[in-house]
Amino acid sequence: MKPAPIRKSPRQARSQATVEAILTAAARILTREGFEALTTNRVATVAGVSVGSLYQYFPNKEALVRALCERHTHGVRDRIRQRFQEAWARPVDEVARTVIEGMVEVRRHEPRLHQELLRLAPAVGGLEELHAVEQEVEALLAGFIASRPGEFGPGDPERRAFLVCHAVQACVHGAVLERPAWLKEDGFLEELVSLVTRYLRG
Amino acid sequence: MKPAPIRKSPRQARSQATVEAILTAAARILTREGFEALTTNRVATVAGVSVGSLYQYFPNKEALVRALCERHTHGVRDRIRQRFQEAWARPVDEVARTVIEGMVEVRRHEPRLHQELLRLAPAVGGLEELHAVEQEVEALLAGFIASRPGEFGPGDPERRAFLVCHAVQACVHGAVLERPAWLKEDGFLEELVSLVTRYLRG
DNA sequence: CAAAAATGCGAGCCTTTGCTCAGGTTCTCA
DNA sequence: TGAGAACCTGAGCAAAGGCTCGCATTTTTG
Repeated sequence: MKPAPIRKSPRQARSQATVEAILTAAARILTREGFEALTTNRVATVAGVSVGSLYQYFPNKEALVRALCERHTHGVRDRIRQRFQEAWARPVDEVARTVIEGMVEVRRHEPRLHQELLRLAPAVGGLEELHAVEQEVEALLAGFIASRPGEFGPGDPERRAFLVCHAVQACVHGAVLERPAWLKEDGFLEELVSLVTRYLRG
Repeated sequence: MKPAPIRKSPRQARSQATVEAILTAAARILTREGFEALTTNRVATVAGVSVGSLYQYFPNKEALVRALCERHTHGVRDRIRQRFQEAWARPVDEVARTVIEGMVEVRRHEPRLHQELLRLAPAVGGLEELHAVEQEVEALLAGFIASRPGEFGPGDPERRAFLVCHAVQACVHGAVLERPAWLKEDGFLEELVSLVTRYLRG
């Protein structure tokens, strides 16, 4: 059970390669042509496979897109988790810097794919997965805030984590799309870090 | 030239009502059923009009959606503009509170329509309009920051305005969709205000 | 009150697209 | 090695949806 083919599990190496090719082709189409171009026939063609093969592993288009969503979402989650762990015990500004760097990295990697998947998610039941990841990150940050009661000001840690997560994510997202040049200078990152630390420290 | 019908301008009151009905029906479908349900035939039916009439004022579906985008975007812009003006000379935290209240108001008004239009915009050339509004708001805020050099810390006003705008917008957006209960208590708004003021004052 | 202009109608054409199915090829395993 | 399982193929079906076109109705104009 690799990507989430409800219909049939690929057993031989050959078929696993097929599934892989299909998913890759779908991703390529999304990033190169946008989601209006994502037809099952086109995916099959780009993957170098026939439509029939596609429908052997994905019961319908929705399942294919959902699989793509999950794969991408999980990748993001794992990277953020890791960044958090590696900085957990350090000073606040370093934690902020590390995690924000992780988010920039995540966003800069295939921004168009990310964008198009966000548009597709609601039509495909991919929002729950995404919200779950967001909430995991928020919970992580809330735990971090709660674990340093002296250092941070008062206020519900959950709510504060919510604000910080959404703020940072939006700023990074916006910068990737609208001000890519800013991401190359360090000043932007530092400005975001100070936004977070000033708020948390009060 | 009321909503942007490239094809023909409605001259009689009757036809203006038709255009109005079409736009309203489209909005209703978007908020009630989502954008996959937005077919031109359905819009016409819901509007109590025939498809032919629809195509008399909108050259194609894209134009219809674009008109809807513009109408909505301009509404948002006007409200934010107004909020800004009415608070311009007051203390920072009051300005922040006023403008943020405006954004909450804007988002709470037809959140689903807003959401679906955001998904449609890229496919319809509606992003430029939207970015233009965002940039106007950013410029407004940048001007505000630049006009009080002593009160705020250093740093490029444009960049700081960018961060504040995106942060606030995302937090409000997220709250509307994921934590609607928080919007009813005052604490959330105050928390957002302090996020902004702490950052700006340094 | 015509004639002309503006508006409205909706059956149906035509393209697109998700998906099936009947039949072939490759692989596994006893 | 041969039989059965796994895998692949792609022409084409059926549904959906954007849009047209010939004609009817209403409003304006002279």
